[in-house]
Amino acid sequence: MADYNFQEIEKKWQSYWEKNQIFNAEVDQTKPKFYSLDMFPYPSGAGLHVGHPLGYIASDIITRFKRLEGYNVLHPMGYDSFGLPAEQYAIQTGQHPAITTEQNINRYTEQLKNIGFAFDWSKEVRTSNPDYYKWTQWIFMQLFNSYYDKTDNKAKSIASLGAIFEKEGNTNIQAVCDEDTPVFSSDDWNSFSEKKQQEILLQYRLTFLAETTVNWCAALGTVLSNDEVKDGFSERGGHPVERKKMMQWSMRITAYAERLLQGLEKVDWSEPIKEMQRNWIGKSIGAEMVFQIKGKDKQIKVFTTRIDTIYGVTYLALAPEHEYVQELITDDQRETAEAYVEVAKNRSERDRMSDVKTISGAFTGSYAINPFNGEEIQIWIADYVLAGYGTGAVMAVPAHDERDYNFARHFGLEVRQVIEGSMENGSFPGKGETIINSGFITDLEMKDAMNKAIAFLEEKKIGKGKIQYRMRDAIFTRQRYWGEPLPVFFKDGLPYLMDEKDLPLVLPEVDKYLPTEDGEPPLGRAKDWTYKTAEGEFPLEKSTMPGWAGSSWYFFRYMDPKNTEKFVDPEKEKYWGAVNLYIGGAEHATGHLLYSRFWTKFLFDIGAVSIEEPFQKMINQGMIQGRSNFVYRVKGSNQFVSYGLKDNYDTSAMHVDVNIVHNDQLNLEKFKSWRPDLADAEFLLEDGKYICGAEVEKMSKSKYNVVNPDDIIERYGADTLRLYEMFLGPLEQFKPWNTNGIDGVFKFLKKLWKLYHDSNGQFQVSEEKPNKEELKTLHKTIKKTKEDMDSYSFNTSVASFMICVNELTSLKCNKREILEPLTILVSSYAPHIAEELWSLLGHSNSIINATFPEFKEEFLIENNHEYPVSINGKMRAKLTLPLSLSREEVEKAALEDATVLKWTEGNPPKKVIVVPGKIVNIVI
RNA sequence: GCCGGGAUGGUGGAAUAGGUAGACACGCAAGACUUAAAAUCUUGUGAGAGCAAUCUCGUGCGGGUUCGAUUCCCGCUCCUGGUACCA
Repeated sequence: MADYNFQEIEKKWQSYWEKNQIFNAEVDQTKPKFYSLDMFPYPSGAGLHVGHPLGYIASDIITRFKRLEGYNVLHPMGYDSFGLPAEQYAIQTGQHPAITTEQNINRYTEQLKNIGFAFDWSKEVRTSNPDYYKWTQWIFMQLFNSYYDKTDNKAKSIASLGAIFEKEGNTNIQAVCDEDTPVFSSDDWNSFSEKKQQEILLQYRLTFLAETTVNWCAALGTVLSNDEVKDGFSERGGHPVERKKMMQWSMRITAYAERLLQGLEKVDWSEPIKEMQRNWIGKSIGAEMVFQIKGKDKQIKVFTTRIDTIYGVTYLALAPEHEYVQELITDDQRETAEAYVEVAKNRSERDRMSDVKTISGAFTGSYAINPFNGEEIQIWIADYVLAGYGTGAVMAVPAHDERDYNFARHFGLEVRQVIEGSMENGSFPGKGETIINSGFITDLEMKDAMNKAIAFLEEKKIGKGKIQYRMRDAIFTRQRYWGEPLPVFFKDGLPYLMDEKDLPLVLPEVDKYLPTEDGEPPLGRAKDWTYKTAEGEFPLEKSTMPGWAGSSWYFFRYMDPKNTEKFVDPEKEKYWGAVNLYIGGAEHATGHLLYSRFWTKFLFDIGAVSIEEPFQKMINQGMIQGRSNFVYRVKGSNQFVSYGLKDNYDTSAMHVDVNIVHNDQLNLEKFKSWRPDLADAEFLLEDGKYICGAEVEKMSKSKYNVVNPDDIIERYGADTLRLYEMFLGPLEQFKPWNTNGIDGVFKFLKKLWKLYHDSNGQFQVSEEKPNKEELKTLHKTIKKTKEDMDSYSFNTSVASFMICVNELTSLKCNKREILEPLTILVSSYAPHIAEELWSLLGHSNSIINATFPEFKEEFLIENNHEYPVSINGKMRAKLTLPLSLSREEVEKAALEDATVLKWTEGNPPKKVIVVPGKIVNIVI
């Protein structure tokens, strides 16, 4: 083979890897393990674009490197294959989503294989596969059968909870449950009907049915997420959306709030991602207390983080959705208050929150009593109070809370200062100053005042200290077809689990993928969607699981994907354990990454897995943006002006397919055949070229800036694509895709190839011993490669390979002792060419089984150093001196240098700084 | 508003226990090879002045610390990601 024939080489080695199962990873107790994971993709119809593989390439490099270091590496890939686009397509075409999904997966797999990833394809999982979702359903069942014990801080079986209720009721048990769970004794419990008992247990289960407010779109027959709703109308179609209460399954993730927060300390993730999770969980420490309503036997419960300002409360504010709102409105306020509630309720939460400046509210006409001073205060309705957080009611302290202040000023309510300080700039939080005008907590500081106030609450039995989390329980059902069915049937209106042996509950066939005429989910169309037991036939749950169900545990299934007995074999799980390196986008910070941690902690609690945190180290790769190219058409003609000349004409810019542009130069022939209307296009060129304009935008079909990796591979090969994506810049950084520099890495591979070949293209390496210079070049590169690998700095590694090859080329070095280690260094990045060279070097085994070369400091030791000599901090001269010289000797040599003498003009310098082995700075 | 990340040549980027700013690559220019093109190779390339040696300026802006600042500190501007009336 004469030239670097990447097409032949890449096909050859890809089939070699597949045939010999080079990347299959099985448990091997004699080797240390490394689990390298990519966030698995949703197989969309558009196929992979050049941005997708960025993270995969990085993890692949690490995978191959760890193999060279002797690790047993698990590096799997699979598909998150339930999802809306396939369902949407099914609704439009009537084609079963499983068929589209299968086609898309095949396309993805083919594209991924073309890039030469070291994936163990035998471990592939697909979340929409019944063999897989059987276990998603199984995990759901375990959650249903568990409650959260706050004393031991872990999930326990619901059966053991029933036993406790039988013995002592629920008065002593510390367990996470619904707010409105009744208190009962053992006698009560034992006298309850089976139905009643089940109802109560449901209030404790980690997955449970509850009424939830959702965005319901009647026209589309489905529930929409917050970002699918715009100003009360559906984003798609513009149909009206109403806030509606619906029975939905939820996951009691809030039970794990504290552990999810604490666990962040143990993982090596970027600080921003951890911070996002912390904010999402939103822990606040405060107190909960009740205010008596004047003239009624009812109380309003509030949560506050500033109980120390209790004497500054001048009104209470309720969310428009608060359950007491209707009965608190007095007749003289009825008209305005009810109108207000009506308007406020129908604004979506998102609308209400994005419109912070408008202050609105209405007085109910009722009063509450502050238990600390017996004062009567007005009860208002205000939409700045959210129904979903805390108790849906706040005690307003205008003097020390900005929102309360704005509200009070707007409606002319009293502002009463209870903390020392100036009110000149409106409200102030005053966390360090002394409390004033506050009865028995006057003169105290915040902390002491809080403790005393809480003691008062507890003594009077009207409140207590409380920790509140912003995070809410996660809704777990979707009124969709293409998702996992829930293994639940209904008897007497209550949910029961199917028998485990009847799993998986397979998705039924339906005639259409739309909701039924009477608004039931698509599964309502299925025939015989019932569960048969000895007692009879019962209807099955018609909703399906959300997208995050399958992705919350897939990293365990990869370890043992074909197991039919268990979701993962405990021995395998113990061996592979937590993911050592997880690479994926930061957009999953509060979704997938939180849910996966939650399920892992739960599975840990029930003894199903050995780890509590699934992802030890995580890197979030930056998105690759599109770089669009433009041509400039002279208005009203078919004439196109090159970028530099466009200002001389009246032109309009037009997107042009980036695939017919190279280095911003338009390929005129391809342009003419791009679209029929351009066949007779004329061009005004500069220097004989048509130069296009460019702009960074999102990569999308409509902007003609999508680059398919297949095209790059066809033209330059997978190794070039891999190197180039890494060479583009730091992994975490957002950057536009731009093929302008791709020739550089392609040339590098050709130069590398040439090192091993003579001028006739014949493979030829020398057995001669390398000299000092050659060894230095090699070991410098070994050192840099290893360091870069440890800091995930892939772009600089590629640069160091280039330097190495450039140096060896000038040294005309083709010695085996240099080239062999070099091949190994490069093999993680450009595996195909490395395998080929490795086999040409006479090895019969895959290069991935080689050993990473050992770095030897001795080859880098220098005798001399080229000292930069600065005058007043500016480099003016260079001086090569032996490193053995003392500080004084260096100074003397520097002062005698001709250039330095010119600057000092013979005068003694004010100061001379010598850092041996580094620099000399002379101050004059 | 709050919390992150960032700003370096024509372009992607490199360099921070403070120590030669611009590695590597693209692009561009000149040259070699060729009938020619492609490919390949050589040289140059931050800006300005100068025939040149060389000098001045230069890492978003304004200050500061230091013998020395892209790097540390203070105050801004712009871009970007997340999040949001959280009581």
